[in-house]
Amino acid sequence: MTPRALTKRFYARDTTEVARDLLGKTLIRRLGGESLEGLIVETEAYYGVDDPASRAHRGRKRYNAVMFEEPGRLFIYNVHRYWMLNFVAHEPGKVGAVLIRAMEPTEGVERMRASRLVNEDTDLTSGPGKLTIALNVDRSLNGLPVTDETHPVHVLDNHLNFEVGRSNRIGVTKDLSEKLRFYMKGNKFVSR
DNA sequence: CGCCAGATTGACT
DNA sequence: GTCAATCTGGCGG
Repeated sequence: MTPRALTKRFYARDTTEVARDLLGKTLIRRLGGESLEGLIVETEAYYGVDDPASRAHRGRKRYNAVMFEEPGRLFIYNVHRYWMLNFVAHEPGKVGAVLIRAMEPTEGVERMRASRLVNEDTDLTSGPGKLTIALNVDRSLNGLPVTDETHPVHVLDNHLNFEVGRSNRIGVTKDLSEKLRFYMKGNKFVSR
């Protein structure tokens, strides 16, 4: 049977669980007739007002409102000159999103290479800012649902075997004590 | 309006 | 290892 897109049920759980479970799933970006795809190999969980590193820390604003709303949508924001790709994920009534930090390309690599000049393919998607350039993701996609195959960004289920690594979040000035970063051990597309 | 900070990256010592 | 480009939004005046 063909794999199906992860539905709202998948995203409507604790943010940390969703971050861990997104590892090894297939991220799909449809662009015109093309399909850019890759395995998610690195994620981070961000919560609401109690998380000093979260975009939602200072309360609900227009640009972060989607974090407070329905799970299973895109949350995209800017840092320096890059766009960050997040999936809204949290329990009912909570606030949170999962940052996609890196993926291993599996389809549409030529198109990704055309988006940016790099020497190695490992530089294509091995960081949150690189990944959004490769996938042509920007603020225009903010708030879009991802809960079925018709949406321009969605995630397919997979059942792969791999070891999960866990650490503190990267680049954060005020982190929480819990380790909220997850990555696929040994994968060369993991950032840094 | 001005100033500052940031979930980054790439260039350079 | 250091450092700054460059963009968006928060906040003070």
